[in-house]
Amino acid sequence: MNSIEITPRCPIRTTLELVGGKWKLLILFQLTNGPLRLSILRKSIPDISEKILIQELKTLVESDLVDRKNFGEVPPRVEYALTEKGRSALPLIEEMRKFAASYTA
Amino acid sequence: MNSIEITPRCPIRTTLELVGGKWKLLILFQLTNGPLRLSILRKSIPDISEKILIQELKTLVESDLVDRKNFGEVPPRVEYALTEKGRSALPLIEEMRKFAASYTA
DNA sequence: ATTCATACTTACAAAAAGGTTAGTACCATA
DNA sequence: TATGGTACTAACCTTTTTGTAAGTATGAAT
Repeated sequence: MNSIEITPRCPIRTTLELVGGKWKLLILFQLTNGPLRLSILRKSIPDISEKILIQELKTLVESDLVDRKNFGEVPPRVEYALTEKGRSALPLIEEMRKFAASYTA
Repeated sequence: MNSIEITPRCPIRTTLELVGGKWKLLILFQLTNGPLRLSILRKSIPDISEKILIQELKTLVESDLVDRKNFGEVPPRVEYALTEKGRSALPLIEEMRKFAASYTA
């Protein structure tokens, strides 16, 4: 039953590497309802700085959790969207909501 | 549907404060099957240092996710166990397992 | 020529997290 | 008197993460 062994590559650690940290899940969550431009994303997460947002998006793209679409226009227009893999992180967020709710209760 | 608003106290952030970071979920998970002593816990998470382990356990106890039972013996004997609230974090780990599995696939 | 909008970069600084090493306390037993 | 076993602490340091402030590029519109 206790079938996760704590190793350098266990599921918990894999997940933490992909979506751990202060911002990644917040960003993924904002993309739930469809693609968003950087400027919108920034407004929806009020206290993130532009630099950090871009930086986090970059690693999410590298992890194939987020897709970046550059429209090649001027002024620049770029949209970020969840990939399939990104979508598979959403149940995690739902569990966090449940956990936080039961904890607070 | 997109009903989590990103605020200083949204469920995602609450959860991250409680169980975020490199070690807390690993520790909680090790306690799934019952109370463990510090020395055992340490062996089951090979690369954690004693200081960090104690430090993390302390904050988990303060958050009421883990219960600390001191038997008052010499040499010291102390057992750590999940509380009810601690148990409610286990589904989170289960989701992480699923996420990691689908990601790796 | 100047300004505007947007995505992104760079250099730097501060803060948080994580880590190492060497201790302490206690009583039992040798 | 010395040693051993266990949980825990303290001083110090390194690495990682996060933040701030300023600047770049582009072409259209004024």
